[in-house]
Amino acid sequence: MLRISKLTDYGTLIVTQMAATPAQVVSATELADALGLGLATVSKVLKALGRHGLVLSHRGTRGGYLLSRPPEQISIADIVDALEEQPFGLTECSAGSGTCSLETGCRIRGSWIRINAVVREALQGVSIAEMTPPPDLSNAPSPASQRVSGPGRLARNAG
Amino acid sequence: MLRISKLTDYGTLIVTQMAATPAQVVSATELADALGLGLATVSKVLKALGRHGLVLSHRGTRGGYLLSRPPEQISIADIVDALEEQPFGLTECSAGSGTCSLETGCRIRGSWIRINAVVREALQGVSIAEMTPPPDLSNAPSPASQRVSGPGRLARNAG
DNA sequence: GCAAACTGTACTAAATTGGTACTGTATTTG
DNA sequence: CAAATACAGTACCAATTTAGTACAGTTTGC
Ligand code: FES
Ligand code: FES
Repeated sequence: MLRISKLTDYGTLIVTQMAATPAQVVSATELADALGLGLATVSKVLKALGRHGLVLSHRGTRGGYLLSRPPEQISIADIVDALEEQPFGLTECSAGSGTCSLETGCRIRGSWIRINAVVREALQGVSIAEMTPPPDLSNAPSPASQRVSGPGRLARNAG
Repeated sequence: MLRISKLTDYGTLIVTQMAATPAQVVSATELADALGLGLATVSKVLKALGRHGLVLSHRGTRGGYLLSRPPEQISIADIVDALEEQPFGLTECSAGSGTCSLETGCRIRGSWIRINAVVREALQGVSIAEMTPPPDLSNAPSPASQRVSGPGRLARNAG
């Protein structure tokens, strides 16, 4: 359907939320609460992000997660890579080798690989820092607007 | 998974195949045979392409389909639009309105809409004519290489 | 009238995704 | 050291989406 998965979407939401207070440890519970998502779901996403080095985790009583890099250096493509296990590519054939018996002769495969590259660049060109304006006003509750009732992607939960 | 659906993929394959002999009526059976796909599947794709005006159909004994435009004027985006019923957009929130309760206040939505536009341009910038070299050698069986055993995307069928 | 070929719908099975539960481990705190 | 907190990892089930096919109908050409 040419969509990123919801988990990936949550990833962008979570990282964006974390970018509001960079270099600060936030627990999965806090993030889940702030975004209106289930704790288990948020944990799943954070774990994947951690495996790919986008966030650092800290266990224990006052543990939590924090971004491993400044938001300017985290792109949408990074998050996609972390949360979609399969290799990047709009078609099965162009995502890797071995799937298609006609790889050597097929010419549309080359075209798809080119298309993939352009799409990927688009995702790489957008950083998390660009997703929301920088929090100049440290007092203004900039992410609070997201705390009202949770994102609509969760309409099911919100019932 | 950030993939187009297989049906859409078949669409590109079918239209590319038809572009090899433009302005010529080809039956769904012939296309299915040439590409190693099931007839019902090919019919389903062609019907959708017809509904969106990409191919013209002709019923009856010697009927079939033909491209409604020269291959240069058919883009990958056209095929995606025809075969993915849902509106274009990488995330649910950015594909349309009404899905999310935070639309008005949400700032990452704007970013996603921008990303969508770039991705869409990438798909619009590639025409079917670019997918394979133009058939200068009318004798050379350029599409024949695809007739060997069917695309690997169908490994299940071929197995 | 018969056969070829498209039209349209409906259904079933498979694959993927989404969400959650449960058990384990590390760290802080007192 | 014990208790509480929070991450780690796995495994599982439900919901959704996709893929493929079947079937009954209609149009056209011979
Ligand atoms: S690489 Fe699979 S059909 Fe071209
Ligand atoms: S528009 Fe849905 S979370 Fe932003």
